[in-house]
Amino acid sequence: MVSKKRLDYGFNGYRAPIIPRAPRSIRKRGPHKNSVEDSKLCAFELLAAVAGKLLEESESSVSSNVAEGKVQLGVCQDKNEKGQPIDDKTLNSESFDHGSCAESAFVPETSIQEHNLLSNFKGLPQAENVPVLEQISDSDIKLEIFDVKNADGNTIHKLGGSICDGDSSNRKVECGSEIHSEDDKIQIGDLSKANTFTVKEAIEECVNTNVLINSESSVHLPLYRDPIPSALLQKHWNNVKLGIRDDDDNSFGCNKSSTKIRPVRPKSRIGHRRIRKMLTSKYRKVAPKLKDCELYNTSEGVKSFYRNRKRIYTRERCQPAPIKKRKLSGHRFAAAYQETSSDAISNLSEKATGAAATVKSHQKTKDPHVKFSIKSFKVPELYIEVPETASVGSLKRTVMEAVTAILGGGIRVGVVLQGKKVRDDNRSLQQAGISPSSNLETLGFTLEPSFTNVTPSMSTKKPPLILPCDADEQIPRSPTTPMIDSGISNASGDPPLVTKFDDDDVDNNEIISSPQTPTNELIDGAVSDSKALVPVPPMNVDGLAVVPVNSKPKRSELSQRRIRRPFSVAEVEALVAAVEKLGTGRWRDVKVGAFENADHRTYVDLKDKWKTLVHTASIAPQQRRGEPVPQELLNRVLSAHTYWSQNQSKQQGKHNMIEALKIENAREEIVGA
DNA sequence: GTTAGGG
DNA sequence: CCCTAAC
Repeated sequence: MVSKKRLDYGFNGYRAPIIPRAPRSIRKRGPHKNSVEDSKLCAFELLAAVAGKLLEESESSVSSNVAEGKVQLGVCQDKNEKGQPIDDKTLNSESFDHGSCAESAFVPETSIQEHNLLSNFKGLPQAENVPVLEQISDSDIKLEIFDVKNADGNTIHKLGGSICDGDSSNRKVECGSEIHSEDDKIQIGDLSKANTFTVKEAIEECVNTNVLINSESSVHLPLYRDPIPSALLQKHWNNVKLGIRDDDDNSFGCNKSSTKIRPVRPKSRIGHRRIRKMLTSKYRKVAPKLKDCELYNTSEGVKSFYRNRKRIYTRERCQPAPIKKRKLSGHRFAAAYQETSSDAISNLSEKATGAAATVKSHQKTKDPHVKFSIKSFKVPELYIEVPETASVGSLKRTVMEAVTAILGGGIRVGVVLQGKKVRDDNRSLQQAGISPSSNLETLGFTLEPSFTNVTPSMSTKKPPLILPCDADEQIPRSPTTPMIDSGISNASGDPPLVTKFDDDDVDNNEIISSPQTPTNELIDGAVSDSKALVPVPPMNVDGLAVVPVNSKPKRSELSQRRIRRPFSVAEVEALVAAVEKLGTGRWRDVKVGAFENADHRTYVDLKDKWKTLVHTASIAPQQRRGEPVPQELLNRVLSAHTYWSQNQSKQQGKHNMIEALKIENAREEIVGA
């Protein structure tokens, strides 16, 4: 029942394409066998015990299924239980719909066996198992059966399991065993075999990773089961191989992870480079103790690491995101980046939604009311990672960010009955099967994002974005508006938004600033960045973040990448004008002279923009992207560029020039107003 | 702190 | 837009 690959990757957001993989027999097993440890043994014991129990119970069913060849390896079958195709809408809503999708995703016998597991787990009688159970009582225990096809094309049932210790060491043990079908009998692989086989495959396939053995009645459902239409997936050409590479310690199996959470992630050269780069640069100052190897082991979210320097993610992630291959070309870089962060947001939101509650039925009489006692909602696990050197306050803020991010987007409650999502809000409880007489032990509630979904037809791989993971740069974006560098921006600067300035600001700005900037600022901040539905003055923009923390425009101590703010035509014009006057190589002066009030434009930005402008001007119009810059401006860019590259005399009475610029700007502004 | 240039 | 080196 490799039913479906879980294709979200938490922060990193990229859904991996489905990649044909070599037959299992060809692939390497990975080094996990080297790192057998106590906990792992426990896991094996447990696994073996459970498996044995399981097989007792389900032998017939499994074998029959094997015989019938029912099960097949594959991605999500996109069918519900009745075998109906799921239409787009349904499909889409499944993204956030854990229960029913799970139902649909799994071949029935899996569920049966899971149930067997669940029901039998507590009943494991062997004394030897007791300590094991105790030992892992606080752990997440995951067991699953899934079918894979071996090299011969035969379906093999495999049992995989994992134990995730909740303790600080974050040790994770995963192992697995095969269930062979021989002569109508099922055998479970022996432990030694289990030793070499890991659940890697299981995890790779993302099979029902989160079916937990739960002695309580609470429903704990996988948080994310998103059937990604393959067509959509195809778009992600840039895949890194799904799953885990076998050539290093980063493999999945039973190796001990470092003290850091280690969502496994394929590595890439880019990632390494990034990491190394960070080590040699700023990040090193923050966490000087980090070593390369540790980072490698933690090689999750290279990108998010890189970008956020802190990570918040839920445990439910099954798979690491393939690292977005960003360097398509110099230009695409930014765009790709954007996509990534967008996805990151959405993924967090999706992942942060699961929650379960226990429900009790208080039923004695024939009272037609069903009484629920929701003891608690289970908050999805959030993993947060901050540098060792981060302050406690910073940690708190980070946690706050995470929590607020979940709540900030609004949440809604979902109802899950017997593992299946009750979707129809109009049905009566009775119709839905929720009645005092029914077994309310199987009823649960989930917390989900309040937003529903985007239509898949939008050809966007970006689900709605709402829940940001990092305050500053992500929250402001509109949930339904994927951020693009389009030119929603400002070219003309129509509305009199300036009036929203405080009087003081107006006074100051109007006189010394360049004509365009103030207006552009407003529009830019308000519209193109979708920071607010209602345009607001730029100085407030940064404070509009849903998450209250880190409201300052300055990046937090964990330093995030600044939000991308494409230059408007007006800005370009101002820049060109300034450079024409001041020449290149005096970016400070350009800044002061023409962008003094554009706080988000540093002289480095201006310099960079000029660089790109020169490049843009020298390429064919067809190759340009983003908001088109008028050719006239580009011509000026080129001429100015050539002029100033020849005239090295960059010392033309600069102060006078700056003043002249300012005055000129002020005049234009007045005239324009 | 600026500038220049690679990424 | 980030990062560094060089100044």
